[in-house]
Amino acid sequence: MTSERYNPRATESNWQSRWEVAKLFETPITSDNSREKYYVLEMFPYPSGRIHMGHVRNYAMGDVIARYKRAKGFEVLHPMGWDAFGMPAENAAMQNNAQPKDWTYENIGAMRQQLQSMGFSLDWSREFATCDVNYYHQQQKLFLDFYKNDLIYRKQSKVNWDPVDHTVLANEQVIDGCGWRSGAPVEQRELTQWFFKISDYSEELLNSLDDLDRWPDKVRTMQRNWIGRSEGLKIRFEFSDTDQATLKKLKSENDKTSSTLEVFTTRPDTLFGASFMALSPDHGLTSWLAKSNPKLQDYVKECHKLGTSLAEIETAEKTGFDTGLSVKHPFIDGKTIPVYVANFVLMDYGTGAIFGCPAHDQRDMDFARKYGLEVTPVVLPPDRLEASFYLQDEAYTGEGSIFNSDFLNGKSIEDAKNTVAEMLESRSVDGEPQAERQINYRLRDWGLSRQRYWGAPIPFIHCDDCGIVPVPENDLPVILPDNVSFEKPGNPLDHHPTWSNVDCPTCGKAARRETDTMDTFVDSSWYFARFTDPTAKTPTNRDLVDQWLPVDQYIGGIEHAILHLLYSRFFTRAMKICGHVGIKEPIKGLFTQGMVVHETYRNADGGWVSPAEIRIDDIEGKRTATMLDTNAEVKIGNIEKMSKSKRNIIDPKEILETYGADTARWFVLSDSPPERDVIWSEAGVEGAHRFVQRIWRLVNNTAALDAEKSAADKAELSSQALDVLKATHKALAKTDTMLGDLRFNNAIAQVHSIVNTLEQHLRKISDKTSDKSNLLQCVKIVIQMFAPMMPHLAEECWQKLDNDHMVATALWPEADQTLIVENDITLPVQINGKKRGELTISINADNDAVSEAVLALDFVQSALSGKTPKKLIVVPKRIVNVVV
RNA sequence: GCCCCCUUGGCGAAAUUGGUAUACGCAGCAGACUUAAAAUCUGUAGGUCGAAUGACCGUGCCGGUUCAAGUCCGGCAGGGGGCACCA
Repeated sequence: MTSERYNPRATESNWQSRWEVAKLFETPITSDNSREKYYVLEMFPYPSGRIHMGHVRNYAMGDVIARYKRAKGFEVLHPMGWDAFGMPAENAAMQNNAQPKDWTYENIGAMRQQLQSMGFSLDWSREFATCDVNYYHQQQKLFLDFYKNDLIYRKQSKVNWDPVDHTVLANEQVIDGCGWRSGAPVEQRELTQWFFKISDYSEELLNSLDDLDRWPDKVRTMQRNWIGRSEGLKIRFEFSDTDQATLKKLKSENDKTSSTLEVFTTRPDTLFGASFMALSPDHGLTSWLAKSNPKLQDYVKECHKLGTSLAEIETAEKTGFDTGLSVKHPFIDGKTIPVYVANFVLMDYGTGAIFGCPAHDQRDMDFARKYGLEVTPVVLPPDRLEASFYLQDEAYTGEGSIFNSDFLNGKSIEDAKNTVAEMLESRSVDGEPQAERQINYRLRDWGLSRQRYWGAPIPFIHCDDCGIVPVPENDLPVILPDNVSFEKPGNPLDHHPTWSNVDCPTCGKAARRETDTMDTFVDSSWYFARFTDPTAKTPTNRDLVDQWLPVDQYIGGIEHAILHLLYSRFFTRAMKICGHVGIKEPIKGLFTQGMVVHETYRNADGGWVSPAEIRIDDIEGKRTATMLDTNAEVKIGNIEKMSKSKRNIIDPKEILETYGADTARWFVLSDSPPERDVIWSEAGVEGAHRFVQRIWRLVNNTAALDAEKSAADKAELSSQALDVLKATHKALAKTDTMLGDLRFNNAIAQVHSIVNTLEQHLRKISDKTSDKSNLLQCVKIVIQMFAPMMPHLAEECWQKLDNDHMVATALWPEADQTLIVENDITLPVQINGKKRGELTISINADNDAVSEAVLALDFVQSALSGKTPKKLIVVPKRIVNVVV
């Protein structure tokens, strides 16, 4: 028996370089259809400078899949790159007086080295960074193609302005009214911006979600909600006759818009409950009216002061301003409805105006109570028999039948909606139908302009005479200047002395480059396509991109459920329109992994303390923490996501140095299911490391048996050895399905279990030659079972058992079905649904034979005490239940 | 407010379609080896009652469907996440 310990530091780098020399993980850039393809991709990292535990977990999962699929005979593509543009590089540049480019490429170098030391089977020959000129050159071509195909436009709009980062943010990047990076409250500004027409694809992006059956439901639900489809009716309300006259004077005699007010509603069935109309403060009509009404002007100003932060919206009171105007009720002759301006009506949803039905909308109810407006219930809840007044201050939004509504009375909500729609559609106001059915989406167009330096330049030129002119394709790439100054706030490209000076490509006169750069989410919206041929002279190589896409398995954090994953889906559609890809959905299988979390610690002053500074003692299950240097008591706090601010970070670098990559990989994959958070604990890592050593001992002790290399004849095995062989094949079959289903924790449990069995067998193994060579075969199978998770240890073990090739190139062993199927089966026997015993019987026994055997069992006989059972349920190969 | 998810031993968790609840691991306890410790190995382990064979209870709580429920249905509680003046 050997006591030699496995030393990961010595072996891991050795195997990494042997894999590299053999180019095992490089997928040739050629069209090869001889084997089934499998594209595994993990969300590429931002090059912050060092990897964190989240990366370790993310890339460990991807690597297990890549290695497993290779072993299964697939042609695997598993590339890596860098999401390298963005604010942090500029911030670092400002602090360290360096250039973002230098900082970024230095970080990439450091992180590449760290990833390589984890032993991930990545194809580094395809590596690129989004800040490589070669990459953003192709992205600029895409941009011009999108422009030609009417997928991009410019417009002046109110934008989310981050006052700290001095840039515009997309709606998706505003979290609780604050910038997603800076955390500063976002301001509203009017700017001319570039937009992608993602909203044209609302319906398409929504419907296709149904087909993404290998995506988590959670992500699909989030995207559905984000797109936010709602069906309703656009209704034109006529102003009362006197108001029409007033409005005509105010606007112009021929302006048709002066006679009607358009609103969007999803509840036309409640039209008889309408008691007010409300305009957005930004509505065109509001502006017209404000011109001659100083009080309204003040009110509008007041509304604009209101911020967009969560707290402000929640506490903000619903207020309104009576315009004095009124509209005619479409179904009640002589009834008019007052028109207000209200602070809660948004201009960029629907028509910017609503009708309020207080009885069936809480917000309208609050408004009506405040301004003393009538509240007419029109939906009778199912449990009410009469139309007695049932509302206090709470709106009723449930099911029911319509009442108080003339010809709609007695109809269901759905019928009433249709009836109202049909009637108003066939009526005409000013030569147009009084209503149209309309579908509205919450999804807005994607504003992509960023007033920052470190991003892909938008390839356009502003000419005083020709307007906005695309940079001719031959003049691409528009390269970012290398030396920029961050002394002034704002966009360094604006302050660059020469960069923006350029001649207009159309007229030749002096003109200016667009200094806005692209949102970094543009960069990450198509990188998966570029990996299929990163050297192509066009954005994609159609042969290769069509061969490899869609990504078969994509893995990343849930935080990208909307932003990156929705943008990528849009981008792929846009690329298809321009002929750069043949598919619409880029990601076939998506997996969102959980976070790596850790306990938090605080000292007596409440300051956060890092795990490296303390000692944990566990006395009879009671855990205490003390400072290493002062022995002061430390309070153990909640388990939270590893973060700098809470100081509960474990640096992968230190774990790698102490335990090696395999231990770290094994630990992050074991115990917790991959979609759930994993709690990092010192005890857990040590446990993983102990298991590494156990395997090493098992392999060494097996090698010491000097067994025959060839497989033993099953007939010559002792019964114990045959049982071990069967157990090994059963474990192999289970591990196989579990790895295929990404249930890494369950696969690991199988490996643990079979290693226990083999260890015990080894301790009392017979002297039979056949038994020894049988054990050797079993150990080899086990090595292959854990090889995707712990590839270095697997190679070392594999070599110890004198294999002449690397385990990384070995094909997955097939489980022998004849060893898995048993002759006998043990069925639990229940009496009245409670397990009272077991029955072991031939697996081929039919239901009658099983029934007969069960009724003959002693405990069944005594339970029956001579009577016949009321019922006897035999579920083949599962269970027997005797109902007495 | 709306939508979605989760809740199983001391802890992380397993239980493929409704069919033996708690596999596997962590921590614990007892023991072996050792001068000792570490390392390693063996045993033990849901709760209550019982000397014991065993009995009863048990998957957040209440109820239902079923021969059979962690799993399905209805209601409730707790925790987490997403969206949010979206008409």
